[in-house]
Amino acid sequence: MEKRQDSLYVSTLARGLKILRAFDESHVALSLTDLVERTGLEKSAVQRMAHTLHVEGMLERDANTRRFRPSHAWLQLAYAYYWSDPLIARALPKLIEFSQANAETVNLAQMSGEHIIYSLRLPTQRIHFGASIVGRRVPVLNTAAGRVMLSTRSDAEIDAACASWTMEAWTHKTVMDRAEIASRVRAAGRDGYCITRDQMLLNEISLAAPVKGPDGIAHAAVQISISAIDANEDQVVQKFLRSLLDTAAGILG
Amino acid sequence: MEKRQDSLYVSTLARGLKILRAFDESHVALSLTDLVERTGLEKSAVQRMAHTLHVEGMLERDANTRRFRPSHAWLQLAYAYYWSDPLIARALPKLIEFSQANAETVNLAQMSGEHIIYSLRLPTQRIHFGASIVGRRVPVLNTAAGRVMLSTRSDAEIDAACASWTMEAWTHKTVMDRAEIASRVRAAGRDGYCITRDQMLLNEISLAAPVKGPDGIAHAAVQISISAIDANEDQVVQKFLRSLLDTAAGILG
DNA sequence: TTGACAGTTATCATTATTTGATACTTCTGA
DNA sequence: TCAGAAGTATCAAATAATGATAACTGTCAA
Repeated sequence: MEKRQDSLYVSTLARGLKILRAFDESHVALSLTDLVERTGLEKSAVQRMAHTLHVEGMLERDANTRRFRPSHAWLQLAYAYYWSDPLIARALPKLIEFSQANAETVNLAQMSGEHIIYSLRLPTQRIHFGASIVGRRVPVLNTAAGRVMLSTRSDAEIDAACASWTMEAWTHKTVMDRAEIASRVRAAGRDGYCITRDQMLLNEISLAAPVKGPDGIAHAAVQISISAIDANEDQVVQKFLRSLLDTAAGILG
Repeated sequence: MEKRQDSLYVSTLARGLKILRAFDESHVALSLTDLVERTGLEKSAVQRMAHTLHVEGMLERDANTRRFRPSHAWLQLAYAYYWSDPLIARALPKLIEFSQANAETVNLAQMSGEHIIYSLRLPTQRIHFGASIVGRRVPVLNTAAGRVMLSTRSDAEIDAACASWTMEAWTHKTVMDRAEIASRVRAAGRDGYCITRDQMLLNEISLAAPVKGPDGIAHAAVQISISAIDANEDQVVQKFLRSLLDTAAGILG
């Protein structure tokens, strides 16, 4: 991060982006000193960058606490993203259809490096807030959607991913054993879907189907979350798999 | 924009942001020369800024066309925004409730200067894409949600807004007469809700209820879109107003 | 009420970094 | 095959960013 011998790299801009990225679910309003801590930048640099972002409408400032907060402009960027990704426009009507037909929370997840990112979410019941809003990133290896996407790649890629990609334990039942995960991924490849339980939330069953491109590789997946209180895994598969596969297949990656 | 005698203003950062903001619904993938055109920056500056944004993961680059596109990071920013705005967490469960109970598309809109911005959307039928995704900004004066929010302000503010705020005609029926709009806003203040028809889309009825803060001012509104094919305005009010007002009142701005 | 401290805001000389012009390369289509 | 457009690389000049520090402001405890 420090030394780049890249004559086109503008470090001032990168510093400004660091300020934006300092905000996340557990850092929702940051003071100047907070920003210094989180970004590692000089106090003066933070002062200047935050000031500029404020003037440019990218940061809101609380008049009392003097803390900075993300502005509505951050949502506008999401709007631009949605238009730019053609998959979104193809997927949305299908997800709406599924959601109306099944009255269950349905999401679109996309590959993003070693993570998946939820790009569309249609919640139908009050669930955990973080599970209802777009933009969340979680490791591929720990999610049904991630595994089913990974399963469409070559064996070599699957092995490499399972061996080295990042993982995160959300519950005490989150599977962190890489061999175990690899076997689940391969199973997903054979079955054409993936189901998990208790991985991100306790008593949550997650079922995912791949959105495959013409080459057979999935860069996206349709995924549903069902409470394990209401049904077991077999029942979820019975009840929703057909419809979910149809939805995913109808999208065309 | 050009000359700022603001010693804390970092113009390099502002130039980088200009690149990000060059993308919107009708500019989803931009080449270097496109960016030069849209931003008014020097070719070299654009080259450097875009390169830096690419390295920093803020822009994707198509290997064939060499065009830049927004990256998934833009959705991550939206994620951070959602956590930072406490209204979102309060509104979401109420909107879900409404959506499930009424099977109609429901949105949360917030004031953002002279515009409203849709910050939560729960579509229930295939409608126009732009009407289904968050982050869209439209003039306060041309929308039911905007008008009902404005109507909670003082008379002086309402008059000033109706006299000078920006407007945009979406259909040939969009009301552009400022006096007419002012009278609708005042009516909304008396009624406690606002309804419009054919303003953003033909055959679209929009009904909005204010999310008032303790001071009686609304910075947000709950809004539904109903097809005018299925019902007229009176019927929409009859059928949904009570429930919509309850939903909005339950949020607490 | 005062005083100390943490956090924020303002100033300024220094020079590292960005800048913009231009030359070079690659791609595209006639 | 060639011409023109678009993208990439280089470099000297000086602007614009830097970081140290000082001044200010508000908060809390004695």
